[in-house]
Amino acid sequence: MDSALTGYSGRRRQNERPIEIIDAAVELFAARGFAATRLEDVAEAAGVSTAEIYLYFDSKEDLFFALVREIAVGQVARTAQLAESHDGSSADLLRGLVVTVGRMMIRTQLGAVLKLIVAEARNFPEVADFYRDEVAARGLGTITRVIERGIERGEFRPCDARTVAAVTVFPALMSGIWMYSLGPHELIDAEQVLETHMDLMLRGLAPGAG
Amino acid sequence: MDSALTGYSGRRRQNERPIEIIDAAVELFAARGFAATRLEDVAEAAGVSTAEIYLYFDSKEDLFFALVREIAVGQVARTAQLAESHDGSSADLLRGLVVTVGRMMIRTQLGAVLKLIVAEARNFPEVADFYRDEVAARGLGTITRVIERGIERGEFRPCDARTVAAVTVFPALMSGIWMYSLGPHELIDAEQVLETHMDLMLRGLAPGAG
Amino acid sequence: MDSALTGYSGRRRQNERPIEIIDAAVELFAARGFAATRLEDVAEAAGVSTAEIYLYFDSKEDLFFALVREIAVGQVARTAQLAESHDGSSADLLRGLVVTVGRMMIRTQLGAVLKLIVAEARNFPEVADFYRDEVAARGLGTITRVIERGIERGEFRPCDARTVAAVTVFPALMSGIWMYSLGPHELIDAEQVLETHMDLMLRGLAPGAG
Amino acid sequence: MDSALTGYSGRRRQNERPIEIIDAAVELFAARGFAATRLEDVAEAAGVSTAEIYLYFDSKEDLFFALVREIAVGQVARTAQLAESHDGSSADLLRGLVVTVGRMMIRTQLGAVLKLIVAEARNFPEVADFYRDEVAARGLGTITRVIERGIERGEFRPCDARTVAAVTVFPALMSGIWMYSLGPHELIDAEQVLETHMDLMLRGLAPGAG
DNA sequence: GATGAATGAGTATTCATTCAT
DNA sequence: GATGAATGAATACTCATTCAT
Repeated sequence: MDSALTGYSGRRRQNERPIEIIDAAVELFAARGFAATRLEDVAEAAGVSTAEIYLYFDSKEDLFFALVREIAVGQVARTAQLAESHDGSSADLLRGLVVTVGRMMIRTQLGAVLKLIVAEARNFPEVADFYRDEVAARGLGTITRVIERGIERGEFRPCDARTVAAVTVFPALMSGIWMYSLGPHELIDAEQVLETHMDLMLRGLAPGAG
Repeated sequence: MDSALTGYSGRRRQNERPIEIIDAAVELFAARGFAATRLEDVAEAAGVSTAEIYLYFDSKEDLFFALVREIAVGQVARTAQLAESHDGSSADLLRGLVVTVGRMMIRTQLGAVLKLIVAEARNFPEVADFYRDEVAARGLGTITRVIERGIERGEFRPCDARTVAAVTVFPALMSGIWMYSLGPHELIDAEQVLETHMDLMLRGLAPGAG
Repeated sequence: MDSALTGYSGRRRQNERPIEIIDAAVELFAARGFAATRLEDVAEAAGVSTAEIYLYFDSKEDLFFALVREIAVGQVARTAQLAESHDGSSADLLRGLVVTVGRMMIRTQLGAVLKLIVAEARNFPEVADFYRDEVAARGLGTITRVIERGIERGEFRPCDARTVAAVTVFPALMSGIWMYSLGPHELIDAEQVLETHMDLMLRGLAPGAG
Repeated sequence: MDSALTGYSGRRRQNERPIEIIDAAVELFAARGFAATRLEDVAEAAGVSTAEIYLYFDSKEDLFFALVREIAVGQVARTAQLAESHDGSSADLLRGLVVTVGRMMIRTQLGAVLKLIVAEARNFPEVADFYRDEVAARGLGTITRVIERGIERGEFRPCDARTVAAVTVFPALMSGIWMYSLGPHELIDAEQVLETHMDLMLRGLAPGAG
């Protein structure tokens, strides 16, 4: 996994093909799982021959690793960007951050990818490690810093920032997974859940007579 | 899915073997996914021959359905039981309920099963439907009623009970999935996350000047 | 095959069960072929448990041999009986004999058995040998003698009796096989074919100016 | 059965492999029966890997259907060709036709195929229907027309042409089946049987004082 | 650089056969 | 004597992977 999850592996990226293959693979791996997805289907979805996949990736597993890395890098960058481009109250920042992440989870591939990581983590420990360290930890770190800032400014009551950060994002993550797997359903309105969650959370965080 | 997910399928349950097979299958299916699990490994883990599995289940898929059903029924029953055997304040009841569910998610097979359902939902829509209707909806219903009771008694501020119920349990579910897939790690202390979540949640729900 | 195709194998025949099993097996083996027939189906058709078959027969193959022997013995006896119980003209005798055999082929299990023997002959050379020697040769011998008698009496023109015997019965055999496998159909009226065959045959055999 | 027994199935025939596989399959299926033949053996006999069979045929059953179709088409074409390329007396034509078919039955794969069809007809009704309609009916039609011509020309005595056609070919078919399954043996000289059959038959058909 | 053709290594499923009860 | 339970051995079919062209 070394070459696939860390650093660039020389070959890849010479043209657009690898990207197209990865895009097709994300969809299919996420929907069906790694083992249940046939490379032939990935190839068809990407509009290439099965053999061509092997021009860019050493194996099915290598494609999987490359895919995780590709997605993860983008995701982390986007989240950090979100946090920095703001200067309002910590509450507004936090709400904006989580609601945005939540919406991306629900509406974009993020839910699919998270579901894929979760589904394959036990089969590919390196992927779990990579994702936890490179994506989860960084994302959580970003949220944590926002909360710490809020505490410092007296906007939030004192608390364990990292734990609260987890509490803050878990519903967004769960919403993404839920929507992707069990699907949209009258049972739950994911966006409303996230809004309500932030309402209660921020009220709970507010300094006060509590 | 009729016979496997609903109603009893006649065979099965004559002796302990089916249970043992299901137990083994839950572990392996959850850890590796349905497609990546070899029936031979299930058999070995259950201490039977591969062929014997077919004495009790029509196919690998049938085993999967039976397993979901078996687990789900138990889970629903346990949760409802928890809610009824209590008469303290609604806050205590809610906290007890969620923390208990959360702990089960983290410590027992429940996290594994939820992860399995999530992972295979797109491959087996019947399973997704079954789980959503028979397990998720009922569990959510139980929580919803507790919150409604709290609102009626003036213990909670008025809100959309069902949405709040979802907000309440999502971190517990996510913790289960997280612990099962990405594993215990210094990054997150799941139990502490749940405690903190309930603290903030209940403070946010408390009626007051807000 | 020794014990099954020749002589009695001690065990069998103690009660009616073996007969019932054989009857069921003939039907199924003939219809589906030896390999494609499951012993479980034979057992069910015979109203016994699968394991019970092994009380009377050593193996599936042994059942097959026993079955062939049982049927063959009856068939030979019946044919010889037919030939002896007659004292009219050789033409009438021959016609009666062939038409009777033909009808049995078409209407009773004989077609099924012949089809079964034909189908399995290459898989079980002993069966082919046994059937050729014990059934075919004897049956052909019976017909041959009738023709020889006709020649001696001046009722038939001189010819190679054995070859003519074969010519005489082949359509009857083919009719049986045809009806059993390709089934009754407007294409061919088997009984009429046999009648016409005997008409032409006897006219061809008649001594005369030819 | 649509694609396999009727019409061309798109794939197949791009190179020689499918033909070689079919040739190998005919031999083995005919000798052992469909169920008793392992695809691995077919592959070995054809000099390919088992998996390659699946490049050209969807399943073992599909291979069987394709094989029947391939053989049948050839057989029908050859028989019709025989009948047309003749202008002698109807008796000579009929004799030539039947003896030629008979020899092919005895000496080529035709006996094997007929035996195979007979053996598997009950397991594959579509095959039986196809063979009856596309091969048997056409072949019988060809013979029937020859006899009708003979009757019109006054070479044969009036009779039911179709029934006589069946009478005419049945020994040839039975000879083929017999030789293929019970094998050549002193008991019967198949060629002599066919010659004698035609002698008697034609004498019986001859118009005259009879 | 692309790919059709080819296959080794697997896996779910079946079934004749055994044997403890 | 009868049989339900159990399984070893087989076999159709799949798919990631290779490679000659």
